[in-house]
Amino acid sequence: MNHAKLGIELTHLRYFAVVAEELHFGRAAIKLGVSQPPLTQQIQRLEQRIGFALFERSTRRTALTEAGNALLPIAQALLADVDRGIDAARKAGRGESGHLVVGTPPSVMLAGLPKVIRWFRRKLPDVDLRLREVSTAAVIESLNAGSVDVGFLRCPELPQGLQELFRFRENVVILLPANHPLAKTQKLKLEQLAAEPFVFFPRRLGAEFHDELLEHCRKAGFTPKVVQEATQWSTVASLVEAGLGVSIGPASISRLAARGCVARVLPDKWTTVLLASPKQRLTASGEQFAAACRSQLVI
Amino acid sequence: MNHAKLGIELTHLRYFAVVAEELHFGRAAIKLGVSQPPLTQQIQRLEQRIGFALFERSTRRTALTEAGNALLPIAQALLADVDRGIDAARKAGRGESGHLVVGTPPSVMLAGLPKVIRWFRRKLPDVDLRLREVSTAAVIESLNAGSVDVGFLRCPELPQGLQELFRFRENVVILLPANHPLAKTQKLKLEQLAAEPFVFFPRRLGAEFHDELLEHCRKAGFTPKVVQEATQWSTVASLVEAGLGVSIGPASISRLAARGCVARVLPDKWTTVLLASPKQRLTASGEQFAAACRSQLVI
DNA sequence: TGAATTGATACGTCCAATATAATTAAAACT
DNA sequence: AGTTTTAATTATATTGGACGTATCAATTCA
Repeated sequence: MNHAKLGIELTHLRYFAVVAEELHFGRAAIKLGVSQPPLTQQIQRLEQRIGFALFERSTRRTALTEAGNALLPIAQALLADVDRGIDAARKAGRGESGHLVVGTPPSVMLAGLPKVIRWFRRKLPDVDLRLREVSTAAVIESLNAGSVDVGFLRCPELPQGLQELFRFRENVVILLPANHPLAKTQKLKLEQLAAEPFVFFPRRLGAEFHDELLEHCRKAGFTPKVVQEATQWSTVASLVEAGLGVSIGPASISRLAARGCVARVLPDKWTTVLLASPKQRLTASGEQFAAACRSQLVI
Repeated sequence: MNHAKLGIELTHLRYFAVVAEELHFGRAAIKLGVSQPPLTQQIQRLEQRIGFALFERSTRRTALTEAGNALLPIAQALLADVDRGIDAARKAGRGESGHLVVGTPPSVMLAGLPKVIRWFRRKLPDVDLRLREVSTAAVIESLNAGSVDVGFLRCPELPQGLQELFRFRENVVILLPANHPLAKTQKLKLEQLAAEPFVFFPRRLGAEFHDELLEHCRKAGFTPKVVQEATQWSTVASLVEAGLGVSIGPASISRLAARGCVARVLPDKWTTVLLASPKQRLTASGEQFAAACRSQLVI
C-alpha cells in the first residue's frame, strides 16, 4: 500500500490552493470562511505530511517554496477533477450519460420514433443511444435477456417479466391497390373486405400484434384469406400495389403507400404500442427515454 | 462557488473505491482497516452528498448503480493522481524536478564539469539543467540578479552577497611554444619566465583570477610583460603555439595545448574555483548540483 | 423452522478541526 | 528610540464527525 497519501485530504488541498492564490493567511481564511489559526494548522499538517514546507512565511511576506510552487497547479487540477468527477457521477445517476440500447419493431420507426430520438439526442447528447431494429418477439426476448434496455412492443398486453413505461395507440388502416373498385370509397368499413385476398406478415414476428389485427377482422365477421406473407411492411405495400391482395396495418405504414396503393383509415379501430423495460431493471437513461416518448409521442 | 464538492473528501473516495472493488462491505472494511459500520456510514454520507445511490445493496448482494459505475474509474484515477501529485511536490522539494541554471566560466568546462553534468542528468533526469557559459564577472552579476541559480567562480575569495557551496583547486600550468628553449625542461619554475613576453586574458573577464595569476608571478619576483590579450583559452594556446609569447593558466587548459604548444605544471601553485549561489537563495536543485560536484569533483 | 450471512442502526467514545484568546516578531510609523 | 500596526504562530477549550461495540433486520440455505 502506498503511504504517500496518509491523511492528506481534499480540505488540505483546498486550503493550500487558496493560500497559494492569496499569498496571505488572513485573507485566505476569510475567503475560506474559517478563522486563521486552523488554516495555519491545516497547512502545517499538510506540510508535515508531504515532508516539505510549502510556504516561506515571514510576518511581512508569504511566498511559495519550490515544493509549493510545484503543488499548486497539481492541487488546482485535482480539485477541478474532483468537481468534474462528481458531476459526471451525478449525470450518470440522472441518466444523462452512459449508453442505452433501444429495441423497436421497424414499423415504430415510421410512427414518430425518429422524432423522439432527435429530441433525446439533443437533450442528452452524452448518452450513447443504440437502436436495435427487430421484431416485437425479438424485442421481448432481448429485454428479458438484458441485452436491450427499453423496447417498443406491438401488442396490447404487457408480456411476463416486463414493466410498462408508456403506451400509445395508432389507428388501423387498410391498404388497397389504387385500381381496386373500393379505392374510390373514402369511408371504408373493414366488413367490405371480407372476401378479399390478404397480404400479411408472418405470425412469428409478433403473435400478439398479428392476433390483434386478425381480431379486428373477426369482429367484422370474417377471417382474412392470406394469399401471401411478407416480413417487411414496404414489401407488403409493394405486393398490394402489384394487385396480389389487400392488407391492414398500423396507420404509420400509410407513408409507405406509393402511387399504386391507397390507404384508408378505420377511425374506430386501434392498435397499441407499448414501451417496456425488464421489471425492476429500468436504467436512468431508459427512464429519460420514456420521458422523451411521453413528451414527444402525444397523440 | 461550486457546491458540488461540499464535504466530499478523499477518504470517501478511498472507501468507495474499495467497496466497489470488493462489492462486499465486510471484506472492504477489513481491507481498509476499519470496522464495517463506519464504512457503511461513510458510503451513505458520500451518496447523500453526491445525491445518488452508488450501490444497490441487499443482505445477499452488493452491486454498483449506474452512478457508482461511472464514479469508480473516476475515483480510482483521482486517488492515483493525488498520489502522483504529492510525489511530484516531494520531488520538487528535494530538487529532483524544475529547472536549474548553472553559470560557469568556459575554463571550468575543461575541468571536470561535463562529468558533473553527466552524473547530475542521470541522477536527476527531471531537472531541466541549463548552462550559461560566461565570464566569472558575468556569473557573479547573474547570481546577484537571480538569473542564475548556482555558478562557478574563478576566484579565491567569495564575493559579497554569495554563499559558497563547494570549492576545488587546480594547479597552475605554464604554456610554452614547443620550440621554446625551456620546453625541454620538465621541472620548470615560474621564475625562469621572468623575461618572457606573455599572452594573457583581459582583466575585465575576471579581475580576481587575473590578479591571482599575476600574484603568483609577483611572488616569483617579476611582473609579466603582456604583449597580447585573448578572451578565450583556446586562442591563448594558439597564440603561444604561434610563438607570440608564453602564458600561465589553470591546469585544465593543458588539454587545449596542441602539438606546437607544451604545458608544464607548477606543482606548488594553485588556483581556486568556487561554486556559489546567492546568499539564502539556494534552490533545492542547486543543492543537488552542489552535492553532485562534491561527489564528482574530488581532487 | 432454525442457523448463518450480511448490511443497517443505535449509541457511546475519542480525536481532529475549529474558534477565541494570547503571543511573538517584524516592519512602519512618530 | 519607542510606539503602533500587521501578520503569523502558539495555547486552550469546544464540538462535530468518524470510529468501535453491540444489536437488529432481512435474506438465504439447510
